[in-house]
Order: sequence, then structure tokens, then C-alpha cells
Amino acid sequence: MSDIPIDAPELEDTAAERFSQARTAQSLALLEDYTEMIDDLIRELGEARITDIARQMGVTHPTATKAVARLKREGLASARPYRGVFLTEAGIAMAERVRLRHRVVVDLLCAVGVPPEAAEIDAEGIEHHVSDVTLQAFEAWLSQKAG
Amino acid sequence: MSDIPIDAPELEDTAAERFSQARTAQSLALLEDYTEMIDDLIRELGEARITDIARQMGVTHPTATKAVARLKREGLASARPYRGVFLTEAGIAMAERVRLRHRVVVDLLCAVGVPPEAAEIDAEGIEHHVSDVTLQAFEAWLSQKAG
DNA sequence: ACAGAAATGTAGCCGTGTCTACATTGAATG
DNA sequence: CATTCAATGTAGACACGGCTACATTTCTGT
Repeated sequence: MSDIPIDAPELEDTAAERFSQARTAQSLALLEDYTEMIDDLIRELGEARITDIARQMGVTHPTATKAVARLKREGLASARPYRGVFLTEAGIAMAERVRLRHRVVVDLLCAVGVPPEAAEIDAEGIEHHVSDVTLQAFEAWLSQKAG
Repeated sequence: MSDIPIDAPELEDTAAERFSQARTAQSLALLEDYTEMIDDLIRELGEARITDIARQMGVTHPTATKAVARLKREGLASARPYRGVFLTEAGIAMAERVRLRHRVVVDLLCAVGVPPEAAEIDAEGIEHHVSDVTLQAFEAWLSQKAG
């Protein structure tokens, strides 16, 4: 069944690869969203409480607790019982990377005529699938358009 | 952010709303990917076999079987045991919508300078979060750029 | 026609992310 | 200081999407 088949075997292989990469990106999305959110809360309020995280993410507090547990497991955050949540160096680095990428994505969407409100909403899902190469292309295009 | 220490209720509410919408979009992504893939296979081979679906998606065959079961549950596909999988009218409509959107996203990425290979990979994840409003903006921008 | 290979089905496990319900702790107020 | 209430922790259920292992059916080649 290898050589006879009707059509383009190599294109099919790359399809599986693309889907696989999309699944990987998706598994990182939750970590990215939470680190950025926690970083935002710390900047604004000085600390990130579970209740605030949950409200901001639109989930219940046990869900936020589980997410923070995963962040700790992955070395992105630290937390002591009944205290706020804080980010490690790795977590802060991720938050900054995510924030930058989010802004670039929103800017690009707006630049091609997407209404700002829709840009914000869609960017929340899109950003997690923007690779470094694509991000650089976005930045280059935006700066060239501005300049 | 604001000078008042705590409340910034409206911004926070919209954040939760954005994340919620991103989660909803993600839950539809699997259905969209499978319907498009099945439609592709039917066009190319005349039918969509579980084995082909699984190989194309980069998953094992029981995973593909489960996905098809969900498609049937959602009224997007029909299948009889040991036979190929077929799409309902709703499934075909979804496949066409997804295919169009995929093309537009890839075209837009390429148009702003993303290398075609990266555009294909990233589009696989991005497309599921492109709303109708954003899609229309993409199309308008592309046609204006071409014309 | 039949035996072996390939495809498909089925069972069951695991990790994730969501929820509800209840227990416990911490903080604020009388 | 005690009481109460908000915040947090914990337990357990569910759906999903991935996997492996094994059973069954269909297809294929001689």
C-alpha cells in the first residue's frame, strides 16, 4: 500500500505533521494564558489570588487551582497554601513573550482591517498558533507598513 | 491599571468572555479538521476509510474511530461498520466553509510575508479562531491588495 | 476456496480541563 | 475573643482525546 496509491503521499504525511504541531501548540495554550494572566494581576494588584485568576479566566476556582498546580509542576509558578500565586523566572519570561506576541497579533489584525473588538477576541485563540517565524514576519510587515 | 486599587470590572469581564470564546472555538476545531479531512479523502479516493483518516490526522485508528463517532453524534457524518465514512449535508457544508477559511488564512499569512511552509503549519491552528468578521476583513484586504 | 494480511471494532487505561459539593482556613466585624 | 463570611483547599464526577492490546471482519493472493 505504499507505492501504488492514487495520490500525493508526501503531502499527506505533512498533513499529519501539521495537525500534530497544532495539537502540541494547543497543549501549551493553557500555560501561556495563565502565566500572562497571573503576570497581569501581579502588575495591577501586587499579587495573584486564586479567586481573581478564576474570575479573569472565566472558570471556577477549583479549575484555577488545578491550572496553577500544573504551572508549578512545569516550573512556571510557585504558590503556598492560602497565599497568592507567583511566577518563576521562566514564568515571567513566558508571560512577556506571550504578551508581546499577543500585541503583535492584535496589531496585525487591526492593520488589515479587522475591527478592534473582533481582533481582541480572535487573537486570544490565534496567538497560540503563531510560530516565531510567523511572528517575525508580522513584526517586519508592521514596521515596514508604519515606516 | 486604574488609579482605583481594585475594580476594573468591565475589562475583566471581557477577558473572561474572550477566553470562554477561545475555548468554544477550540472544542469545534476537532470537528472542523475531521470534516475537512474526510471531504478531502472522498474527493480524492471516492471514500474515506478509517485507516486513511487516522493516517492523515496523525493519530491511531481507535482515535479516528472515536472522532467519527462524535461526528455522527453531531450529525455531521454517517458510517456503517466496516464501511467508509461519509458526510451529511451539514458535514459537507462545514467542510466547504473550513476549506475556504483555511485558504484565506494561508493566503493572508503569505501576503504579509510569512514563508509558505510556516503559513501552512500555523494556519492549521489559527483558522479555528478566525471569526466570520475577521474572515471578511481578510478577504477584503486581500482583494483590495490584489486589485 | 482458503489462509494470511489488512482493516475495523471494542475495551480499557491515562492525562486534562471542566464542574459541583463539601471541608477548612483566614480575615474582618461585632 | 468569638462569630461569621469570603477565600482556598480537596474530593469526586464527567467528557474528551489520546494511547495500547486484543477481537473480529473484510480483503487478497494463490
